[in-house]
Amino acid sequence: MDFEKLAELLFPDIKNTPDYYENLYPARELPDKAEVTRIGPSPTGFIHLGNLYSAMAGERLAHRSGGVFYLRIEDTDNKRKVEGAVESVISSLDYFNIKFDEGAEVDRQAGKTSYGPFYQRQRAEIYQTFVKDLVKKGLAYPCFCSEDDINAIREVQTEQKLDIGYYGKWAKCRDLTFEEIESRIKNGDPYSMRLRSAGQPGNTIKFKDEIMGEITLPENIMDVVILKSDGIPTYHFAHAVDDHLMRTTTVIRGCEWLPSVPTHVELFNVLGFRRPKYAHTAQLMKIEDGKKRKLSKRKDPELSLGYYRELGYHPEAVRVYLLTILNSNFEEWYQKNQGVPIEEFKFSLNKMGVSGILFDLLKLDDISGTLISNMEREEVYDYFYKWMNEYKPESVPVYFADPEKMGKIMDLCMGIGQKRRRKDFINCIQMYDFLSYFFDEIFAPVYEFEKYEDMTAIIEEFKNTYDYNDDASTWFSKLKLIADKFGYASDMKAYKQDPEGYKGNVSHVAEIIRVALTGKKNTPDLWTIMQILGNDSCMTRLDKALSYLGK
RNA sequence: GGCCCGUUGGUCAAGAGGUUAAGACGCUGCCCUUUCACGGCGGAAUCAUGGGUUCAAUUCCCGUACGGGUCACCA
Repeated sequence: MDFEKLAELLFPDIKNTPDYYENLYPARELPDKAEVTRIGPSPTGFIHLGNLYSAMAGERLAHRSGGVFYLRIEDTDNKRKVEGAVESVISSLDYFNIKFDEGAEVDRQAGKTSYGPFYQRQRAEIYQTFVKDLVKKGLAYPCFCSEDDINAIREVQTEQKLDIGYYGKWAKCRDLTFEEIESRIKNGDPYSMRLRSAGQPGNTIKFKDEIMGEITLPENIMDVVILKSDGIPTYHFAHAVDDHLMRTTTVIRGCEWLPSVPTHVELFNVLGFRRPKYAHTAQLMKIEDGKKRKLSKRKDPELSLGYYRELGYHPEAVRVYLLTILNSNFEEWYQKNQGVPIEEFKFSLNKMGVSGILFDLLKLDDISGTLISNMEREEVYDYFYKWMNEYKPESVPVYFADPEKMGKIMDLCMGIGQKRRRKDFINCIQMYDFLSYFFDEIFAPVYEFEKYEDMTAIIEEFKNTYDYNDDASTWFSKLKLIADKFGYASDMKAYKQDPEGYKGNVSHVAEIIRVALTGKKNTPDLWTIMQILGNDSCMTRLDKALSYLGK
């Protein structure tokens, strides 16, 4: 067979040679140990936490080493394309502060070499150039098998318990004659391009994964499709060509790709490319019915990044959480280096876990609460304000009618000006709910009353003795008086020595008043809350509680 | 089913041939306390399983179980 002739028949319009692209995209001029990494989402939906997990690893690796992190849109699958997905990916990455240096939608600054285009569909000619070259070398061939043909092969293979796939004697199109090919092409028959694999059954390949360690896998023996019938490459081929031409040094991707490494290795070999390092990341899991399972885009809203955005988790909290599951030594570092930008943490791939990680929302909440409690009030205010405008615009006039009031509320809930900060805030939706009792317009308490004796009388007594002008200590003294009057211990120590001797203690009395005023058992300092609410509002609320209890 | 990866408290996990098997979240007890918090000090709770190798194994090897991934002209 004259492969040169075949190559011209197959790709008459391709005039360039691989050398042209090798020169067009020269090796990057970067410091010695600089890593070039990328995130390659396919625009088939929305970017999710797993993507972000890998993206952060790549971003950290690149930027820690003085390298480059870029975004490549892997849009080779036209059928599954989703409108707006690219925008959503970019906006999500931006929201979570994952900065890339090159890639789709990023203007290549003057003087900077561009390794684009970064949309794979726009690189069709590049891939075809390399395929044409493979054809010339007898390493790739056209395949006219239809989906039905492939299915038929699979059926027989399944029945005979053989390896499933297009290989060896099953590769029917492997040895078509030039004449056959020519006539079928003239006939307009669709065809894909396949790799002529040189792999042998029984052989294995060894490689070192940066996360998983040494791995042995069977050598690839499949004549995999490298160019689909629409002339667009499959993931495998695009990966080899792009990561080589874009000079990626480390490929970070989910471990679902591990089994296809042999295919990729053969592709790199056959193309004469040097292989990048591989780092396959663990999967994010969730627990359901007592069983761990992979988080699924479909079933698990917590996988979507939009979920955290809608709930108003501060992006930094999500980053910190991700980093703590990304690198086991991060958490300790983070605690010891309060206030130090997390970018300074020495991230490393070999500290990444290898088995599936169960996503822990509770831990996220803890991280988030701590993070917010350490922020400046203005920052929290602005952050909450922005979120409210986006997700609860109808409530903005209520919450932010009086910025000064909101400022006071925030100071109170964050413990600003106190010896210690509070951790009342976790995310915006929770803040939205948590703060609702501060506003008469929307105050609709679901009273969290416990059963205590004389509640009605205590509230009445409190109402009768309350004076808005009392300072905090006077206010509390009165509370103690009420406690004594109704047989509740005003002195905690006394109460503890003889709990049976009392109906309760001051904290119970305070709780009754607290619930009466706010509906909730957990609120910051009550005296301050009453100062913020104002006398009239407090009185109205006490009456409301009384009538509730009277029922 | 074939191939691959994995399994340390409820969760994230450190760890090494000999340790009282770190730490964090959660749970919980106590202390502090002018209420709620915050904070401090404790506690319960873990090496999947069976065989080897070894003076010694949770750590190394083999099997089993369980979990996960993958076997497309999807990525």
